[in-house]
Amino acid sequence: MTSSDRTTLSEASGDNGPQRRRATMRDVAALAGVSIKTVSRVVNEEPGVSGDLVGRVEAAARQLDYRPDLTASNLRRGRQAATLGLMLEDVANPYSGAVHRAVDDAAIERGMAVLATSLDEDPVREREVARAMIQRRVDGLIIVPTGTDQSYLRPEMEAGLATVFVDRPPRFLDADTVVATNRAGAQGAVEHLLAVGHQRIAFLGDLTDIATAADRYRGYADALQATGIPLDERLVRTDLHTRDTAQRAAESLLRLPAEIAPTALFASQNLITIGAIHALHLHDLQHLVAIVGFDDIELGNMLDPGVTVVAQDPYAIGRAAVELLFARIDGYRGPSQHRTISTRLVIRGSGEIRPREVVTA
Amino acid sequence: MTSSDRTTLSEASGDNGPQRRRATMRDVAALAGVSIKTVSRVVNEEPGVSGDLVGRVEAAARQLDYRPDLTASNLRRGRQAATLGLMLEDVANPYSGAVHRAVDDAAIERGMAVLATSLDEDPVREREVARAMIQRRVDGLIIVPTGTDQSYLRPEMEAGLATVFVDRPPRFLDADTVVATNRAGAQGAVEHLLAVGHQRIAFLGDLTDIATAADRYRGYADALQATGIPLDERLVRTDLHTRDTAQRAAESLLRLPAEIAPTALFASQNLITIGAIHALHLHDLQHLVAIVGFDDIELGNMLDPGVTVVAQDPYAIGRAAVELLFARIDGYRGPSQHRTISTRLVIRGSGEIRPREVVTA
DNA sequence: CTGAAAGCGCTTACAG
DNA sequence: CTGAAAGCGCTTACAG
Repeated sequence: MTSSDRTTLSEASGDNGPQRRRATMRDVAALAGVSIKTVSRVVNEEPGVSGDLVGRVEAAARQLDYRPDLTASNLRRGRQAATLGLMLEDVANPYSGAVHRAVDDAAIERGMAVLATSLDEDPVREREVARAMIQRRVDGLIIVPTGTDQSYLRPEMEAGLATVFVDRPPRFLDADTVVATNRAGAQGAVEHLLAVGHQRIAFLGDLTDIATAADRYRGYADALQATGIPLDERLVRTDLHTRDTAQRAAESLLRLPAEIAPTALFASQNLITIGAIHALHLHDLQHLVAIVGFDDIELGNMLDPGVTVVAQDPYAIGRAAVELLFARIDGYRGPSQHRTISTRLVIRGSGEIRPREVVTA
Repeated sequence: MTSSDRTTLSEASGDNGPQRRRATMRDVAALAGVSIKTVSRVVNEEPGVSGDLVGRVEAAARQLDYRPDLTASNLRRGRQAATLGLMLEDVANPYSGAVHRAVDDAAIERGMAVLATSLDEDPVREREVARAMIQRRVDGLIIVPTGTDQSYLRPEMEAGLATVFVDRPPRFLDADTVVATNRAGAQGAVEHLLAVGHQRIAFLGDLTDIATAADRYRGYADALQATGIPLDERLVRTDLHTRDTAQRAAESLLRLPAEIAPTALFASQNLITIGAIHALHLHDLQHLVAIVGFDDIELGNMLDPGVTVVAQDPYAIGRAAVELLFARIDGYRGPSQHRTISTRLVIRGSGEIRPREVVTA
C-alpha cells in the first residue's frame, strides 16, 4: 500500500439504524393472517391458493423484505445446497480463471452457485477444503488435485458426492477425469523443433511430482527417441515452478559450451515459457535460439518473434468437467469416464527459428 | 472441441456400488450407544465428556464416515453460512482473478468459503445473483456493481448483510467502497505524455456508463485543461469494450489527416490497450506513436517497445475490500467507509516516444 | 457427566 | 382451498 492510499468516512448518518431481524415465513404468515404453509405455497408458486390469499401473502412478503432461506428449504427437502465446489490451483492464474468461467457459465444455467478456491499445490489444504465444501452440502466437486492420494474422497463418492478431476488424474481413486493430451502435445512440440532442424533441444519442466509435468517430459523423450536422438541429461532442467527459477535455468542452459548448448528450448508450462523468453531477451538471443512453450500465453502473438506454443483449451476442459459432473448429479452411476481434450500447435515464429541461423545484427 | 477429443470409459466395475445414505449424528449416536447430544459435544470438542464416551463416539463417527452438516448447525445457531459472496465482472479476467485471490486468502484465514461468479456487465444478472447469494445465507457480499441502481440492497444491509463495493461505487445507496484513483491516475498518464512533448493525445474509452470509464475520461480532460490544450472531440473514442472495437478505433485515429492525427494514445483500460497496441504493430507504428495504458498488462515489459502503463493493484483492492467486509461482519455499525487505492505510473518505453520522432527504418 | 425436549426456517404428509 | 403436526440435522436451554 502506498502512502497515498486513504480511507474516508461518509459524512452521512453516523449509524445505519437499528439492526432489524430478517423476516421469516412465520413473520409473513402473521402479517398476512394465514398459516405458514400458505406462505410456503405462495413462495414456491404451488397451484391451488386463492387469488385473495396470494395477494395478501405477496404484499406481506414485500413489506417485510422477505427472502426465503434456501438453506432451510434444502435441509427439509433432503437436497444438497444447489452449489458446486471448485478447487483450483490458483484462482488468479489464467488457466484456473478459464476453467472457473466454464463452470460458472454452466452452473448459472442450472441455478447453481460455485464455491471457488485456490489449493496452491498444498495437499493439506486440498483435504481441508474438500471437507469444508462437503460440510456445506455441495452437490458436486471439481478438483485440480495436488496431493498424492485422493482416496480420502471414496466414502463421500460412495455416499453420492459427484466428483470430477481436472488437469491431473486422482491417485488411489477411480473417478471421472478431464485432462489435456499432455504427452502427445509435448511430443508434437518437440517433433516440430526436430523438423525445423534442431538436434539439441532443452527441456524446462515443472515440479516432477505433478502428473502433467511428468507426462510432458515423457512426450519430450518420446519425440527424441522416435528420431533416434539420444536424450542428453545436461539439457534437462526440472522442478521449476516460478518464472524466476525458469529464467535462471534457461540462462544456465544458454551459458553451456557452444558444442553442447541447446539450439532450441521446450518450455513445458506457462510461467516457465515466460521466464525462458525473458532470459532470451535479456541476452538478445530471441532471434537465435528457438522456443516452443506448452500453454498459450497472453500477447504471445505480439512479441518479437511471436511465441510458438502448444495451446490447451482450458475453457473446453472446464466445460467437459462440468458436463461429467452434471451427469453424475443427474444420477449417472456407470463406470468412471475419462475425457481427453486435445492441444493445438500454434505457429508464430519462435519455434521456426532454424539452428544457428545467421541473422543481421 | 476438435475431432481428437475423446471420452473413454473406465474398465473397472460397471457400477459404483449401492448408494449409501450419508450418516447423521443420529446414526453415530445409535452406533456408539449414546444420545445425539453427546455426539454433538464430541464433534464440537466441548469439554466435560468422559474419555470413554469420546472414544466410542469418535470410533463410530470414523466407521460411518460421519461429516457434520454445517448448514444445519448454522441454522440452529442462528448464524450465517460462513461464506462470502463475490460478484465480479468476469472470473476469467486478470483483474477479477487478483481481487478473488485476495478475498480467497483472507477468507481461508477465517474458515470461510467464497462463492464467486461473473456478472458480465448485466444488471439483471447482478440482482439475480445477489438474491441467490442471500438465499444461501452468505455473511457478506463483495460486489463490482454493474447496474445503475443498487438501492435494492438497502433492506438487506439494514437487516445486517455486510456489503462492500469494489472498483465502482454503488448508486442510490450509501455503502463501503474500495476504488482506485481513476481520475488522478488518468490525469497523471496524460500529463506524462504532455511532458514528453505531445499535444495531440487521443482518448480510447470503455462504455461511458461505467463509472470508472467516466472518471478516467475526466482525468484526461483535467490534464489537457491544466495545460491549456483544447480538447479535440475528433481524438476521443468511447464505448469501446472489446479488444477488436478498440483496435478498429485506434486504426481510425491513425488514419486521420496528418495535421490532426494523434501523436500519442491514452488507452483507458486493459483490453483497449491491447487492441490499440495491436493496431500500432499492424501498421508498424509502435515506435512512432506513443501509448500509455490504464491497467498493467501481462508481458508488458517484453514487448518492443515496453508498454508504459498506469498500474492498478487489484490484489490490494481486494484485500482492502475484504478488510472492510470483515469489520462489518465483526459488528462495525458506523458510517460507510471509502478506501482509495492509488495507481502507479510504470515507465517502459511506449509512453516516452516523442512526437514525430525520427526512427531509422 | 449425560440426555430429553424444544426449536432454527422450512416442507412433507395428512386431515379437514 | 387451507392448516396443524411432524421432521430435515443440528444446538440451546434445561433437568437430572
